[in-house]
Amino acid sequence: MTQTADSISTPPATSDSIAQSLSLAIHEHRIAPGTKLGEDELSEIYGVSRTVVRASLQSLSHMKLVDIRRNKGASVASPSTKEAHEVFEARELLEPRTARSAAKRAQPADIAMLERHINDEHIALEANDPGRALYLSGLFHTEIARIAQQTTIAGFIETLIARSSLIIALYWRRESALCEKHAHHALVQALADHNEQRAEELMRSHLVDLHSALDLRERNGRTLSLKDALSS
Amino acid sequence: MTQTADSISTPPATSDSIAQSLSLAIHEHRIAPGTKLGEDELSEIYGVSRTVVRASLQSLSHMKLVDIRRNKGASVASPSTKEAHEVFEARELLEPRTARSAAKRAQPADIAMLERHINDEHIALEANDPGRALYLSGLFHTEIARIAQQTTIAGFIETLIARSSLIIALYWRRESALCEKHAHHALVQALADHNEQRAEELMRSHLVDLHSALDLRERNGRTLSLKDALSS
DNA sequence: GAACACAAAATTGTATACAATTTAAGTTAC
DNA sequence: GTAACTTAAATTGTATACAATTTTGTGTTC
Repeated sequence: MTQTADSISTPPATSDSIAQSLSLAIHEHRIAPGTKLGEDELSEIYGVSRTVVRASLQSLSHMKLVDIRRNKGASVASPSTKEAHEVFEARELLEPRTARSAAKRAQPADIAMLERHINDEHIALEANDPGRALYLSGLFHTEIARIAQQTTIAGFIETLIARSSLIIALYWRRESALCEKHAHHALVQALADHNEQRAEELMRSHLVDLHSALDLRERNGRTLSLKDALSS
Repeated sequence: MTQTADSISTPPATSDSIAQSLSLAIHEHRIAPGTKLGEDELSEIYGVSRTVVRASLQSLSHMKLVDIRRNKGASVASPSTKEAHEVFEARELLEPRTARSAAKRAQPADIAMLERHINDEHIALEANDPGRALYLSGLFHTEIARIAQQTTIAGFIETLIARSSLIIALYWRRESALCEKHAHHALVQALADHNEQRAEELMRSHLVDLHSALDLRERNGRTLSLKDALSS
């Protein structure tokens, strides 16, 4: 909500910039899962025709961030519990190995950047902007994949992380505080030490922690506020 | 080439059907890497407007099967040696684990389907249609991912296999015969026996074989016939 | 008041029209 | 003959117009 004006400012929005803007908004939980994304609405917001808006939406649908159903239009995806499990299982398969590669290749500049990300995340949390903090937390994982210099796998991880933010929006348990700070710090230390085994193991346990902090029992998704709206 | 008429037949082509048709043609090596894919040309072939053709091309570009460069249009991707390594490294990370899951879950009907695929591949080879055989060989891998019931990972594998067919078109060494038949048969046997460890190991060594059958030394891609055209 | 039928509005799908950019050809100069 | 410049053709990018579908609202009937 803070930077919406940026999105519609002077330089004419391109298909990619719109997709990125929407992706960020979804990632930061400014748009909830299930929200309808009307083409006219978006083309008005971004100041372009529906043609380019459609291209953006199609792009986002390819990474499963939005659902497009024929003649029904686009809405922010709302992954099922099954999908949620799959996404985290995929992350548990990909990311530990990637963290190992990153530990092998990490340069001082990379470590500095990761520490800056952790710091930014902390600042966002203090500023009471949990959405932004979540986004930065995801960026941390994306950066590690980039450091590993495996562009292809990094691309997969990037989409998995984006989808994770939808899953967290739907299934995160309030009870479990997101005290990932220690985990991320320990990971950076392992990367700085080029301790491959430890980096892989830390990443694995970190992801298992995240996965288990979700409430993925059947029919428990905080869906489109059916009962919430009724009680309010 | 055989079924081109199908693509332009009575039911009006949709964006998805065009993407699938092009994907198949690329996979079967009927269209070479680097080939320009003009929008007017395609819209004429499929009998639709450029609007829907563009959607198809964008979809294919998301899975890195075609390159879209702004104001330059779309052409069939031609992956670099670096990209080729990355794709096979990703497969070596994803597919063995997936084969293990498939061994756990394989039903008799699944085994029968895999055997049918192997048979079809054999038939295609005898009919002197190596492109079709290559496609069916890829389908074999895709099916295993499907049997593993990990839709998300299966999606990744699917795109990796499609990209592999481009890589094979560019970097396959003639010398090494593609005698995968034994490998695939042994894999099916392991799946039928629910022998997870063996399935994982067979898949891994099979992929390593494929990877090493590529000639990925620098500047060795059979690119757009610079010298070929000069000598002819 | 509930259920159905029908009409109007809104939304998406596709084609076409026009603008911007690249590519190719042709021309001139050296 | 080659290089550089100019102009014309072709191709892509974007907006708009129209067709098809869904959604919404209204009125009728029971």
